[in-house]
Amino acid sequence: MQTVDEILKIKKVKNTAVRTVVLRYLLNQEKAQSLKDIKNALVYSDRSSVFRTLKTFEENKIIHSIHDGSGMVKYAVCAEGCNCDLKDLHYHFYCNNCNKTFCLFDIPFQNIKLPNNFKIQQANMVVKGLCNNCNK
Amino acid sequence: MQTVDEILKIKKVKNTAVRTVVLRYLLNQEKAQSLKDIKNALVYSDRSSVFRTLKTFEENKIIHSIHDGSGMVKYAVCAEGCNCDLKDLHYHFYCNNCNKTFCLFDIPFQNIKLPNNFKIQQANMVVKGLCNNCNK
DNA sequence: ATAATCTTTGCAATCGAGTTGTACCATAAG
DNA sequence: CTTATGGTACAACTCGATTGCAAAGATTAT
Repeated sequence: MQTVDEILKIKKVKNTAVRTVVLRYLLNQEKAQSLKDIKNALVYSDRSSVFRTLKTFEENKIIHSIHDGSGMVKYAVCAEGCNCDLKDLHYHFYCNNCNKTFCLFDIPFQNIKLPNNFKIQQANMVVKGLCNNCNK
Repeated sequence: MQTVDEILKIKKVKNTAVRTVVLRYLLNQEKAQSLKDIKNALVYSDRSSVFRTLKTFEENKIIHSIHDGSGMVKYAVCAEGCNCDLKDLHYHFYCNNCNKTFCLFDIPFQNIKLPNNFKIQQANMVVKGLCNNCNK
């Protein structure tokens, strides 16, 4: 796995204190995290600083955001080599029980045939149900 | 197309003034509508009344909600015979330019193979890009 | 090295969608 | 007629997202 420094360098984003801790935290998570999750995990940090950091990361394709319907936008680190192009689209799974959101990197994204003259640019695909932990 | 009265009767929801106008309005729309859209279209009506009406409609599977990432939940009338089961899942298309959201009823929903022991219950699938009107 | 400039950060305030409490009213039930 | 039930309107509130601003820090020019 790439380090914080490597990622920031590749994506040409200046390394700062807040960016380092936020990205390091996100790299260590299996699930996508909300602003609140991150703020709570990094007790000493400021909400708006984290917010702006996430915006910066998203603009520079270090992370992607997921609208899972929970009311809070969640963020996850992009896979290595991701450019947030169509080829990088993937499904997400939201667990109705534990409220966690997973990136399903392993499930191929099927090209759906849109109506005439519609053009796909991005997608927000969220499958909801019970995750392996909660489906018992 | 079914009438307002027929739908309310089939879904066993009492017919009232607000319900009639909200459902009639939704039936006449091609695109999914936000609470704000509906409120603005029905100038004489109250936001919270429309809100509770939408909740009632959703609980009774008259309409379904879509989280398209625009920041506002949108609502669209369910297709005839819809029970909001897995078989009724469908894709949505959000236009980045005109901010309209379409139900893509004609595109088959592909069963995606989830990781072991994950169970699908619902889905919120939103493809984003340019609609036929804006893709010029 | 110092000054000027730009960027990042922290704090407080604001915005807006969603939601809820409450009182009033119409209708249905007794 | 009286009471119970459910729907509606209005106002207020919650909370995630976002912004304004000034201080602190980093970078560049002199």
